Amino acid sequence: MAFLAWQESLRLLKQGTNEIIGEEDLVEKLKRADSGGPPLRVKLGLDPTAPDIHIGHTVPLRKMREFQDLGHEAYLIIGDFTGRIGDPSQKSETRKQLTTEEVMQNARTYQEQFRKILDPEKTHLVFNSDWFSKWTPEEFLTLASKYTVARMLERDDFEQRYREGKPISILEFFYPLLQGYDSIAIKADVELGGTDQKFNLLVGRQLQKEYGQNPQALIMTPLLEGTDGVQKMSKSLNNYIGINETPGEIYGKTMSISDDLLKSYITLTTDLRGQKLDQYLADLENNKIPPLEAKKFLARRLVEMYHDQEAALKAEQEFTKVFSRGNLPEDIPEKEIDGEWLNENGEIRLVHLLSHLEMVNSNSEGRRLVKQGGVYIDEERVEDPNQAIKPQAGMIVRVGKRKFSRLK
RNA sequence: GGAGGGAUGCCCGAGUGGCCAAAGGGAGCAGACUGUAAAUCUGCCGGCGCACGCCUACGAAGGUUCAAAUCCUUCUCCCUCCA
Repeated sequence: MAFLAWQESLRLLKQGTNEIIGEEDLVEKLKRADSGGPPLRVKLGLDPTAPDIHIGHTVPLRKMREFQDLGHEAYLIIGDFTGRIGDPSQKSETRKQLTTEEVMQNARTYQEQFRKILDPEKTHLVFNSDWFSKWTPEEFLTLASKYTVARMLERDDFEQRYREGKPISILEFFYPLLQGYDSIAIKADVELGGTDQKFNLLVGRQLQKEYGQNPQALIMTPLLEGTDGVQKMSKSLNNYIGINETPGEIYGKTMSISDDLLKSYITLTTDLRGQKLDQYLADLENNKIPPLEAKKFLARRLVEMYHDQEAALKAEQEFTKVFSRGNLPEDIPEKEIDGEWLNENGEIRLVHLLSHLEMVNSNSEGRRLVKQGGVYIDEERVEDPNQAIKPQAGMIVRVGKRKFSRLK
């Protein structure tokens, strides 16, 4: 395909980014591609431990897609080599060691999910064990010799931990080096990553120079806040919206984000680009578009992107029905009541009903919820946790706003 | 090898013999309100056949004490400094 004029490409690529390092290099590379050179090789490193992609991951992936749409090639690097070793420090997010099978399994699920975002024709999935597992100790030492401790300590995170007397393992020093070497292995022209990857990306750039390659340009995308609006989106914090989730989940979780998050979500996670995006943000700013409407738009868009339009409409209708109007949802999971749980009168105490239906995690929790007025049977609030209930087919038990069960 | 410091509930972080199931914040949950699962406000936020009863709990195992997250011993892991 024909490349866009490089100026135009550059403008597009810069949108929604946080920082670009080596912009001159990027311009050079774009120009070269523009005048008939080979497409750029754009690198993105992936964590081999997280098989579920959430919309936070999609931020750099979407940027990658833009590159692809401009005719360039994506190189996704799975850091399986480092993943197999495991990271001994960073207690906060203890990385566990992965077996080869696990890595392969994760890679497969990745690939399925990528199809929703990237152009498979222009996507190369690469494992860094391909080269590192063949390395001799000497080669590792050579790599290590290219960098100094002082430069390593330039990284905020290291510097801070060093100052505070927190542990930094030598292995952690190797991570940026190895990740940086990946750029050399695939001859990357550009590397994408979140702002938290800045240091690692820079190491890649510097190492490329050491090894006599053209340094890659770095494009850093902002980190997406999680649905809690406090921490960055991550699976372990359970504040994420996964692209494999059901339309209802995606829609609902989106509606639950704080209004303050709207702008960043719209710019970073939707395919609204260029002038349209600028216009939309402006309208949002001066209240031409009320936040509620914007959030519905966002929620609909996200469902459309990862499912389809029909699903989006349905999700919206469901949402309005259940949460705005307080009606019962379309699909209520059916649950069976085991006869053993009932007493001789065919009754069961409310708290036990709730825990048997797995609608609460413990009897105590059930008790609390009932006392707080969060439990309803056939849409009628029940107030006594010990109340005897005679289960009947079709009876609807509701806990809070979101949990429903229909008895068989 | 030596000296010192630390490990607390989902996370951060107080607490140095009883008033501690453990302050405070965050997250989460419920309710009210709002035609948002937003914001705000209120409450909850170990378990148990549960209105002040019992059990489990402050890195692990023992011990002292009427009484321990808090004192002692050993152990595990971590950090700092000296060498």
